[in-house]
Amino acid sequence: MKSTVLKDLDRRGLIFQKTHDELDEVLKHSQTLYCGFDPTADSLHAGSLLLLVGLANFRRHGHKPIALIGGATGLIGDPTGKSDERILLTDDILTKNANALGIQIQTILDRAMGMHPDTVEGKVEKIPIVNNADWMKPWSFIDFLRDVGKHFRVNSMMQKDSVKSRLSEREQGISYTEFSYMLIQAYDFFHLFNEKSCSLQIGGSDQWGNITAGTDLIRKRTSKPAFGLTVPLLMTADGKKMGKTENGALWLDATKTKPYVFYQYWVGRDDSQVVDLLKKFTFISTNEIDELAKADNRGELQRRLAYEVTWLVHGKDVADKVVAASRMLFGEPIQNLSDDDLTALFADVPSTEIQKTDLAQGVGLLQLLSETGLQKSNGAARRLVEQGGAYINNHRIDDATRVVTLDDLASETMLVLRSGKKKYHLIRLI
RNA sequence: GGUGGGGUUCCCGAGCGGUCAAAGGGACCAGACUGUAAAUCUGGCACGUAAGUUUCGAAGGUUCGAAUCCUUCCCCCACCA
Repeated sequence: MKSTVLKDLDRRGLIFQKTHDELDEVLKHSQTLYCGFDPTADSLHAGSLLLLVGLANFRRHGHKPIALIGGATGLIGDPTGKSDERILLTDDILTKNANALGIQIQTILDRAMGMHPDTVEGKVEKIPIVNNADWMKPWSFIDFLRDVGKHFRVNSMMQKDSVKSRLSEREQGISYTEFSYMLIQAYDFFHLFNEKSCSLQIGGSDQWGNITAGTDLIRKRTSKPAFGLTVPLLMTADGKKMGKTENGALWLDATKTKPYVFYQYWVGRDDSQVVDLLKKFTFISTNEIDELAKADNRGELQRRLAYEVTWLVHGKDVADKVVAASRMLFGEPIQNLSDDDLTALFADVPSTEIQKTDLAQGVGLLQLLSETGLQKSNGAARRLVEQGGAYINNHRIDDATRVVTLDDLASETMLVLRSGKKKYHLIRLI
């Protein structure tokens, strides 16, 4: 008989591997668990989203998640999956990043509790955000070696994939600093085990080595069991890391990746993966998803997925607006609208400001396309226009010499540029 | 340390004195078809409206002319020690 969390996670395909089967038994009672996030940037990106969803699922089943920000480990750099030694970040930046991540994680996890209440079993608790710098920094090197280092065999550390791959590349190698990373992560788990009775760590499948280092340490020093569980690392249908776009990572922060763009990323997922993604990233019950999948929904699943995920990350209001904007954008020409309409519709579409006087004189369409970043050069913009992929206010423009003027405004001060089927850009007069 | 093979445009990979802005594939961008899908087909893909300008690890050199030849340097890979 499985605990409800594991049963649910399993159905959603969120379990990659787990340390012991007894975990199931243990999870029948409310447990404290944690997941670590490295403050390498001031926002998480879609790659980490699955971990947040993982934590949220536990919480929705009545368990108590802790989010750990790796203020200390961030100073070191995790060698996992990295072929090069990392560049060390400064203390200042890490602190700033850690604060930003804390807020972001808190917000998203709280929001998750409010979604699909029918599948929530647990009570809402504020989740603690901890920073391992708080307990790691006071250690002296000698003490750490005596109390923690003593419990690790270098022999077994070298067996870990993250280390092994770096050792076999004799040019790069691995620094002593990065080699020590797993000790710190292991100690984190031990610390939380003692201080917060945290018995489970979850992480991406690439974190397996680091997680088991923690469970081993706990077993050696306390003779008590601790558990680890990893979620799968997702790939897109064409074999890329999930959440990566041509323009880099898909950030969860609205200023780094516009919600509209974020939403569109999910709408664009391949048919072969939507059902899977719905199960993994949303809190809709798996039965309901199976029902949805049976109907011949022509893209409806993608829109549902995109809406749910945008809701989780940016909130319901933003998600609703983005949906409205998308409907508008994939439909009629844009005209006879007011600034307010457009602003509401396009709040989360990328935009560029332009001087009123410039537009009064007229600005070349090609120039506008390249300046807004819709195209990377004038030449590329020209080709786009010649191929019929350029639009002003949803009207196709096939004249490369076209000059954009005040007459092109769709509302008092705005006009909408479009490249291809789906890339929109708002031009605002100032 | 020794010997051999390499470094080509986002990636893989041809080219081996002019016809090379550089074959082919992938990725990517448009168009058609569709469901804001997939598959397929078509066009594009250094910069430039063009003339032309800057590219083939780096710097020099030989030549009317170099990605292609020479020199030095940097870096990779294979085998040997």
